[in-house]
Amino acid sequence: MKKGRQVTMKEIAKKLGVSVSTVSRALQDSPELHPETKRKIAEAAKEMNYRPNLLAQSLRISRSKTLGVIVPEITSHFFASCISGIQDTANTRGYNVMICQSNERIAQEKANIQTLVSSQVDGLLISLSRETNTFEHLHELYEREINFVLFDRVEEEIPVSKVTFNDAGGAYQVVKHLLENGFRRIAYVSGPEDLYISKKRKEGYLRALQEYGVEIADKLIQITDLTLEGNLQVAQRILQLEPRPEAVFCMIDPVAVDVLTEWKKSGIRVPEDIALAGFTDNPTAAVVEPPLTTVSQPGYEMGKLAVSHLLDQLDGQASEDPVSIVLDTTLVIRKSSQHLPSNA
Amino acid sequence: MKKGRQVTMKEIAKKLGVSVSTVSRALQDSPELHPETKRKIAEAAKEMNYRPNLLAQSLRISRSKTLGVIVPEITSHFFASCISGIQDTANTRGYNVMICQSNERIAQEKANIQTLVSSQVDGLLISLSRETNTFEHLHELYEREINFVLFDRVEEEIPVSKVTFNDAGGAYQVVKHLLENGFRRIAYVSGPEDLYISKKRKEGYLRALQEYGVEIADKLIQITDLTLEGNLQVAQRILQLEPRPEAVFCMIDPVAVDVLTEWKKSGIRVPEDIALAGFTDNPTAAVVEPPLTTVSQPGYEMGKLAVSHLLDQLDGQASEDPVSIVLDTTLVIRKSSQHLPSNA
DNA sequence: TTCGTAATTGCAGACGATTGCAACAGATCA
DNA sequence: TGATCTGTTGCAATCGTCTGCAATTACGAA
Repeated sequence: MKKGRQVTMKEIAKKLGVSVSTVSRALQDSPELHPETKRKIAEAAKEMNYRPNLLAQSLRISRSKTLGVIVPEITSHFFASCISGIQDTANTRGYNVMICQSNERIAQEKANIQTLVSSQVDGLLISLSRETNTFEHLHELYEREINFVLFDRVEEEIPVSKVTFNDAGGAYQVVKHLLENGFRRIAYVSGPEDLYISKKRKEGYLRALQEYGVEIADKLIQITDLTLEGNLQVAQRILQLEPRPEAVFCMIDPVAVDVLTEWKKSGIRVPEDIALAGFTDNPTAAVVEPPLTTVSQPGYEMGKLAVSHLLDQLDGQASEDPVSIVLDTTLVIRKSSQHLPSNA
Repeated sequence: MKKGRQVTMKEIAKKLGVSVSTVSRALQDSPELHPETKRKIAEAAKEMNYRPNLLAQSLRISRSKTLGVIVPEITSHFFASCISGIQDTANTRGYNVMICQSNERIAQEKANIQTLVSSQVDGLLISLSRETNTFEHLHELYEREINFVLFDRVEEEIPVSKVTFNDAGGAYQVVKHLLENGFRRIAYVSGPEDLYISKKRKEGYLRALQEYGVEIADKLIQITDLTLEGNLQVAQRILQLEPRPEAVFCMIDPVAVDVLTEWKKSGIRVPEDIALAGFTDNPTAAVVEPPLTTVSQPGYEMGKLAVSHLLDQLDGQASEDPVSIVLDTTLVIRKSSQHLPSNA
């Protein structure tokens, strides 16, 4: 293994026959140093390729200028966008970012928190795993007075700032769009019921139906475990409902894409036989055939906002009181919902 | 701003009236301590919620147990997969990971390297940006004896270990597949010509044509700047070629998807009018209509391998001599290439 | 010549954890 | 009784950087 030893101030000091403190002050361009001394030190530092040791600096000032991020999955395009927004904003404000993924498991989520806390991050940005249904680990963070912000997958009981999308509103938008197109028997394909977004999007679905005076049928709410098999089963179950739904709203795009694929195999045409809509506006939504009507939620913006708020808190620019930032979604109408039902 | 001060060994020591060194030894379960003392300290540490300060540990042993990763873009599914593989493997081997994105810009890439080096990472995993055509920053890393491994987007002149796909081989596979289906006028849509993958995939393309005794025509090699506009222009340019190509191989899937979309608008049918193939096997490739024939390159595996090799080097388990690891790709045949040309 | 003052620079301690060595107590043996 | 040993604990230095305070020098003024 290579040594890779870094040049330190001590070495510069020795080479120039001055003290370490003088070197430190010179590199900070302190006004109380003799200009000539500063010049020589700056020159030597450059020549020797000196780079400050952030570890030592952080230890000294007890601030690492590093943030921790925990997301369920990096490979999800939505979370990747969030991370990208977090990164860009954090970097421009002088912070580094350590990213972890929980792989949708609460045990991993807890382990990630431990690691990041030990690494002395100045704050955390967390999006909860699917498995997370107990919250002691978050309460512990709160009690230890470690700054953190929840985003997208949040738990409302925790008294910290949260950044979410108007999930209920987005679902309402898309279901209303289906209703306006004349569809009445509209099914909702939900993820596991204890998921935050399952609940919120169901709220919007129900509200739209009620507003249009459409009776709510339990059979029209189908639950998938979000695995490929689960999604395909739901696709088949929907086809077997009597009478068959005229339109289906899936909680997230990947479910809609799986359902669409399965229906195609069975010879069902979208939107002619059944209309379909999703949520998230993944890149796939635009390129499937037919293109999928969905609700766009800008992950990059969410990341930016979440990290900005966290940094404002750290800098004391934001109040300590938790706030809830709710981002609006945009309905994206594509072909998959664009067909008048036969009874229209 | 909240304090968030962590409990230190000093505080445990004060509470129990022992010295800091005793606390340190107790928490390491040192055999030379009195069992009762150890018990009391362990108890207090647990009660006070003590967590070791990784910064201090790292400073002392001059090893941060942290790796740096630089990718062009996190939101690309392929790189997200690589990161995921890197993360999982690094974590199981006791390392943390700091991720940066260069956003395809060399200036950002250099800045990322500086930050990560200052952060005292034990090693780096780098995939070069599109803009990167000079390599002083990498040579500097090498001369400073900082361990790093290049993956996917590499520069062959740098004497460090590299992990790549058999890009030429993959391109050869897919072009050979087109040739076997009877296509002869096969176009290649390349990215900027100085890109590593542009060159390598062209190699495979040319080799397959030569092997089948097909004349190579310059007009059949089209260059896109990989922007949406560039891709659409190439799509149109191909349609205007006389005679029109029978099949098109695009350097990466996103280009193929853009081309496909543009052709659909012009009423061109794939594969009936022109066959199409891509490279990467992005999630979109499977869901476009028609599904896209492509070459699958497992990013997760690449990440795993790259980080394993780097850690082996760090641990002294691998030789210091650079190695070149080449991963095989898999041809994924889908509908977009499945049509016999009219002259077959 | 002596003093005061300003301009430079160095010393030492701190951040938190670790570790070689010294110190101390009690026990054992001669 | 004194020497030696063993078991247990503390001291002090270290990693690299920063900073309050002290020290040193030079210079001009009285």
